[in-house]
Amino acid sequence: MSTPVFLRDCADVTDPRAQAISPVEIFSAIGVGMNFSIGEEIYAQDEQTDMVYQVQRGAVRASRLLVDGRRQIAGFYYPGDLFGLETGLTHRASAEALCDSRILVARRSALKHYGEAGERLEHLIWRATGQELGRAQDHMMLLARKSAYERVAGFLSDVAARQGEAWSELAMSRQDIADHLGLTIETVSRMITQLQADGLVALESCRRFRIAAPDRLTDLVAA
Amino acid sequence: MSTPVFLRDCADVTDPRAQAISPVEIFSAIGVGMNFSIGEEIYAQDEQTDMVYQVQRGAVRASRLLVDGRRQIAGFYYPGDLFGLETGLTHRASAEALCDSRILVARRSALKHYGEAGERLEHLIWRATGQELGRAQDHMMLLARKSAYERVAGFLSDVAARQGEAWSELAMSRQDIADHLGLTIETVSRMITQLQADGLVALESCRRFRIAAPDRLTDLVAA
DNA sequence: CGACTGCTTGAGAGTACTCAAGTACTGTGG
DNA sequence: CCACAGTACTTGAGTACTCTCAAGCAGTCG
Repeated sequence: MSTPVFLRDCADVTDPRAQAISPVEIFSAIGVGMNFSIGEEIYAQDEQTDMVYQVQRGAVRASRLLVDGRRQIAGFYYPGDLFGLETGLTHRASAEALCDSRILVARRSALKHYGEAGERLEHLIWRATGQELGRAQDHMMLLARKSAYERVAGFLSDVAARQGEAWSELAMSRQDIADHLGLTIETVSRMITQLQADGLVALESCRRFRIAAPDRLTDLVAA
Repeated sequence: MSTPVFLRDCADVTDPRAQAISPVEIFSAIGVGMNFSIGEEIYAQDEQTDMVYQVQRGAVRASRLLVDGRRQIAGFYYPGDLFGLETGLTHRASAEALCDSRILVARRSALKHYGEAGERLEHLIWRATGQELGRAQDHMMLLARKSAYERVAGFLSDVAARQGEAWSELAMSRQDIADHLGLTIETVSRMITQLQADGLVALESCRRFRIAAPDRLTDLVAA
């Protein structure tokens, strides 16, 4: 199950100096803030780019389209997360705001002009990229080998873990969830209903839920 | 949303200097060569690590296991490829030799002691990591949204493109292919049979094939 | 209040899986 | 050189899970 990059986990364990500095601080010293309203595109698929982004407020989805309209959402990003890390010549995905959001943008090639802070941010970007790759591998496992029930359970478990509170909000639609998990919107809906029936999660509204049986859910996800 | 002027003109993402230097040369100056025989493990899943690897000769698979035995192969690596790039605290996957192979190994944290060559290798590693992330996103799309037929077609197309010759060899078993594509071994076999029947590929033996209709195959894969 | 969008539920269809048998390749020993 | 065993691959039949198509329900906004 891929979880977006947690910046605070990015500190270099082998480099105590890096641990002392908040990546959020570094980025806000160098990046430029931009506002995006719900649904607005932050960058386009196949766009040539040299930028790196951080969510300051709101939420973002990175999605990829096939010519026939099939869509895959590579990940969701929340405050503190870096995104736009996949670098070929062009972005492999586009990124859109899930709700009104504020995004910090920095130019990679300009980082070297910012002295030590720029160097440290560059380091954090690389580290975050390595972790994102690890998460991408987890997500491949989910897509390749897990049942619809396990995928949805894993997804809700991740969202809840991210938010860390009793009740969690889903920033994305059922269609977004489906496109992230490689399912249809109907199957996502059915699995959520099933998870409720099985007493693993409880929904207050269709966008707000809590984990009702953490142990059983963890077992299911770890499987 | 208007883009600030200084962000708008993207610098050239590809640094021509970096491209001019062969990663193979740099790595062989710094890395230590090790031989692995067929099936032998190069590193283990969940192993804490500071190493980076390059295939010098042979082929490697990176795989990930769930506790119940379900397996996912994250990727296959050939001469010149870097692997072991996914970095959390531990490797998310294990790596095994697909055939007798020679692997170069270098310690990441030691690169800084190798002066300019070490610095360049570090740069190449980061570049490769970004590209690997892009490839991982492509593979997620394949796993989430493509049919068995398209997956196998895409896989054979990739292998052929890598080898660049009329006839291509499959270094891996059907089981490996199945675990890479999120299918069963029987389905992989059936799809290959189907691709032959449709005149898209031709097999000489079960491990050796050529693309018989490149245009139609490309259309199918791009879909 | 009605229209709209997003979510849920139901019935039937299709794709890929499971289980099982059969075939081809590889290496070893007679 | 051939027979045999072992492994890898292919093919077949039936099943199951997820998808498709369709309808119904719920929350939101003018």
